[in-house]
Amino acid sequence: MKKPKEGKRQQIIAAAVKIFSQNGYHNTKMEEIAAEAEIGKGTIYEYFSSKISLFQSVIEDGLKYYHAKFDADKMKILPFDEYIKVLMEAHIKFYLANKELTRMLFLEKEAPDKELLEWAIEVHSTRVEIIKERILKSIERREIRSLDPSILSYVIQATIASFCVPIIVEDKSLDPQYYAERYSDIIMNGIRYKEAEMPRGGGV
Amino acid sequence: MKKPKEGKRQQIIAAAVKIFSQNGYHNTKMEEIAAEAEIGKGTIYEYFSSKISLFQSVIEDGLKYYHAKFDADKMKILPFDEYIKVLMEAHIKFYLANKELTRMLFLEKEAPDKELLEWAIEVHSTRVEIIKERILKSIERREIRSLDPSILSYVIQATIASFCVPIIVEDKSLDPQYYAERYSDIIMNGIRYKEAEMPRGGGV
Amino acid sequence: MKKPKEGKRQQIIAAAVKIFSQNGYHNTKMEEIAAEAEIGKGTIYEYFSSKISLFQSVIEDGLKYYHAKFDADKMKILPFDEYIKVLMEAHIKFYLANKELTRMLFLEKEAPDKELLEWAIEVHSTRVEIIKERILKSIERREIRSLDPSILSYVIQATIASFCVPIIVEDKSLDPQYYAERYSDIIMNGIRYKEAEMPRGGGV
Amino acid sequence: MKKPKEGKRQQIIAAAVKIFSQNGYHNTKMEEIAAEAEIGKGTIYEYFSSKISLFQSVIEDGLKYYHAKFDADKMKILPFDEYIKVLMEAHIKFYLANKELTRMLFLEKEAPDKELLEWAIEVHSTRVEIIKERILKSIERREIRSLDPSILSYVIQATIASFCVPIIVEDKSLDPQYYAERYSDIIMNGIRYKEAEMPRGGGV
DNA sequence: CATGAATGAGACTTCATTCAT
DNA sequence: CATGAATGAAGTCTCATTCAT
Repeated sequence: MKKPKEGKRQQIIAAAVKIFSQNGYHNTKMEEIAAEAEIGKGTIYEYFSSKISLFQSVIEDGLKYYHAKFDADKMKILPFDEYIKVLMEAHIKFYLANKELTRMLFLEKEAPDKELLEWAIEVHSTRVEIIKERILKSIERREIRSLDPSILSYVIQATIASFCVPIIVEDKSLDPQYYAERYSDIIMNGIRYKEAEMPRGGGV
Repeated sequence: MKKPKEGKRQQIIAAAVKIFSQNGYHNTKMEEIAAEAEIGKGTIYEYFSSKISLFQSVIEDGLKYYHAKFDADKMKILPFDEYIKVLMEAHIKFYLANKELTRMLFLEKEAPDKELLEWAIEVHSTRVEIIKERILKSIERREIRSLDPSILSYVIQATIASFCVPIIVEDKSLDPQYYAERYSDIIMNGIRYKEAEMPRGGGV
Repeated sequence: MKKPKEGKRQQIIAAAVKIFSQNGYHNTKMEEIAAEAEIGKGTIYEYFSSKISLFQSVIEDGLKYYHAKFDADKMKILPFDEYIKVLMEAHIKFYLANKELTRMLFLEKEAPDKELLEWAIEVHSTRVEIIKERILKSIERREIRSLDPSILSYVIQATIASFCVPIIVEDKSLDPQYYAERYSDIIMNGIRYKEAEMPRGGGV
Repeated sequence: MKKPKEGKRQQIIAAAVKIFSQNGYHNTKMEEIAAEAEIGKGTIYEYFSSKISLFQSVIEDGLKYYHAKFDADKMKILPFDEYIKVLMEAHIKFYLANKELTRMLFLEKEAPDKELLEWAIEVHSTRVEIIKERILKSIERREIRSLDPSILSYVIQATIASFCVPIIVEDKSLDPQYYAERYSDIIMNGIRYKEAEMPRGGGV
């Protein structure tokens, strides 16, 4: 049943994601990961040079997987309101499907060293930048009104992240489509009361 | 000059906030806190029974201070758009004025034990509930349109929190008034382009 | 109510006997003794230079008190069977009247350092020697038959000590006269069954 | 050659007996035991969960070994005078052969916690009870005269224990047979001088 | 004299990492 | 390659002792 080389690396990563996400970096023992992966403690060191290195690999792997899911090209052609709706729906789906990984990425602040923390900040900046560019383009296209792109980028970024809380903390199971529509509606149309308000959202 | 018991407690708390916020719970040694407070290692144990207990006290003290700043009564009379603008502005000011404390509260997820984590979740829930109630009242008053209050509450909560990132991570110095205005404008009016768009910048 | 100089020394000794006998040397904190004596922690150091020194003083004081009770002169004139009966009875009475002190002296083996242990051994040797001399004299006087005095001395010493166990450990309340009579009967007459056995209870 | 798990446990126990018996529980450092066992400090914790747990294991192991030596069945058939002689001889031999263990068991009063102390008392009671039963049977059989069995049991128990003193404290080397005969002679026949006294014991 | 806040040496214990098998 | 017994650096916490008040 023992899988060959690359399989074992993945086996360890999977075990590490589970245990790290449950207990955090410092409360996780190498032995626990080994037990979860059903291998010997020493074997981990055949694949990862240290605990911190394993943690980094887990995060990197996770983000690689995350980014693979959101390869922005197919979204580029969408109009902005569709774009953020799809972005949000995709994120909710991702969070629901990868709770453990999400928990890890979300709690990545418990960064065990400066280097990793800086790297995490950089990753975050990149995401903000990508959204900012899209915003600029959409303003040009008159899809959205002229706004400070930094602020809007933060708002969108934060709103997407806010889905995590009910999912990973309260362990709720959100309906991706419903929530994506509500959220993007708020962002696109605002919340101010309008006299001749039409029945909102729903069936598009 | 010796024996200002309460003074020394605060001295320790202050040192702990600084070191914990810099290094996180697990990377902080009691000795470092003692050095920062310019006292002996053992002295900390005269005031706090353990490292975890010190951490909890620091968080509790911080939140007490935080809540004292946002005693909601004075905000209640404001119309909703003013309400979130003031809320936002106050938070940015607080973040800027208390970077270290904010860093701690924001990273409180690195909770070193389950009990503290649960308590942190509860605190978060309370904040969400308060905003939710305000939302319900504002819908009744037709200040804002009829929306799922949970969702809106999450969005507001998350967005306010998101302004921590540039401040505590990137160490930027945001202009509270400017950002609060932009932010409340987005939330209130949405971002969609409108033909006859008025010059933005809220009703000020 | 504060007593003058010498009174406070005794106050500390009394508190120390109580706490040491309850918890043993290493499980006793100077603070506990201070609390029991209703004085400040630092005050103990006005009268005793260190914890170990206090312990030694307590033992010395206790033994001085013990020896004062057994000033052997008045026993010298007694015949041997009376001598051990009186010795035994006096010891049981002493144990009952001074349970805490007895507990300390009996557990003095938890000697916190070599020096004190050696001194305790010496004290024990002295007691054995005194009994041995009495034995030699009694053999000369044909009160008792010719026996190895060392052995007999150990037997007597150990048996007297053995009555500590029910008193200080099981907290029983022995009848001194009854036990002393039975005990001396055993030592004097042996336990072997004799055909024409006289009703037992010594020659009284 | 590596991995004889049970062997290493014994190695640690042996080292612990030596160091504990020399220095007592509180004056023994885990590092010393490790050094004596020629292993690393952490290795002890692979076999024993804590210092107190190691101490308990040492005592338990020692008593198990002790009781194995005195499985009373073979002694039951002996007449009482033979019984106590054999009992004493066996004990002296055991004490001489296991000085360090004896020192530990004898000083077990330095019990580091209440639980262990209570257990020690119980063990002691059991030993006293066993002797008491033998006494009752011997009185029935008219091997010994009618005596208070509690007192006699204490006397015998104490006498046996008294051998420890010269052996473990003064480090003397007693001749087991000689001393057992002398002691049992005292117990059986008493010490009172008798006119027609026969030359006692000795050369047999 | 009396005090108790402050101190820091020192002990236990954990756990990432190594390496002989 | 795989293992897990062994290791020891490092961190938390205790408590006898000091000394400024």
